[in-house]
Amino acid sequence: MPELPEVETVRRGLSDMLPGHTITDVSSDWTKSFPNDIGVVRKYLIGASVLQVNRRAKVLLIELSTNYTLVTHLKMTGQLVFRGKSGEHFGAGHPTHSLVGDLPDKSTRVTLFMDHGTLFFNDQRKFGWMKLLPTAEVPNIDFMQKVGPEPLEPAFTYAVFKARLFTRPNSIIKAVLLDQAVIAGIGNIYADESLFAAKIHPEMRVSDISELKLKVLYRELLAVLLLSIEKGGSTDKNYVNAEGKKGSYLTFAKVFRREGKPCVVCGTTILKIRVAGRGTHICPKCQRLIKGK
DNA sequence: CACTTGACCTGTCCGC
DNA sequence: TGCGGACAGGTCAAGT
Repeated sequence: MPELPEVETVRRGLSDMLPGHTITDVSSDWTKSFPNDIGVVRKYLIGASVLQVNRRAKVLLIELSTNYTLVTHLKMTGQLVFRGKSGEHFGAGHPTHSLVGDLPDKSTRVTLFMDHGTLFFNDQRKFGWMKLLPTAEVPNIDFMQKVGPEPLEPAFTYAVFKARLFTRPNSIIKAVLLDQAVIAGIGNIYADESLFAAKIHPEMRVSDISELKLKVLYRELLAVLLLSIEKGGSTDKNYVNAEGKKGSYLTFAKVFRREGKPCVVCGTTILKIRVAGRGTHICPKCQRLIKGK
C-alpha cells in the first residue's frame, strides 16, 4: 500500500505526536511483524524516549534516545495509528470518518505502550515489519545501501532523474519507476498516474522515450507526489494516517482504479492491463506504445 | 541482464 | 448461501 506520500503523511502525524514521549511497554503476537530479540527490546526499547521520526523511501525511522531506531515498513496493508489517553488533544477516541475502530483489533500485530497513549501497528496481510536496530547501523543495512535518491529532495534534478532511469535503459519504464534502487518511494499508484500525465505507455523501454517526454515525466512525477502528500495520501482499502483517518488523493487520480471510465483528457475508456506483474491503468489513446529497434 | 512466477498473508469480490 | 479463483498499495528469491 503505502508509497512515498502515504508514508510521509504517517511520518508527519507521528512527528507531531511522539517526540519527547517515552515507550513504557510493548507486546507483539506475530513474530515476523516484530522479530527482535526480547533482551534487546527490554534494554533499548522499553524506557526509551522518541527523538524524531524520519522517512527514507517507504520506510519509517523512529529514532530513540537509546541510540536505537525502530525501523518500520508498512508494505501493503500496514498502519501505524496512535491513540492518546482520554482527555489528550489528539487521537483520543476515534473519529467517525476513521477507517479503524477500537484498537487493538484482529489485525493488530504490535502494540507500543507510551506515557501519553498507545501506538498500534496493524497489518492485515502481515507483510510489514518493525525492527529495532542501532541507529548507527541503519545507514549500513542492505536496504539503505541500495535504495535510490529521494525524489522530493532538492538534489533530485532532472539530470539525476534521467541518469537514474538510464541505469536500466533496456527495461520497461513502469518496472524502472517501481524499482526502489532507481528512485525511492514510487509504487503502483504514482507510477500509473505520472505515466498517464506524461502520456507515456508503461511498456515503453526507457531508451525509446523522447527527451521531451522524460522531462514531462520528471515534472509530473514530482507534481503527483506533492499533490498526494497535500491530500493526505491515497486510501484504497486499508491506508490510514497516524490518527486513523483516510487520505483523499484517489479522488484526484486520473487512471488508477478508473478502468471502464472515460479518460479525463480524451474520453477513451480507461483500460486495466498487466505490466511488470502489476495491475496497470492506462488510456490507450493518450499513452501509445512505440517500439524502438 | 531482463522478465516471470511464486512466496509471504488475509480479506473481499465476482462468477457459477 | 457456498465455493473457487483472482486480485490487492510491496518486496524477495528463484527460474527461464
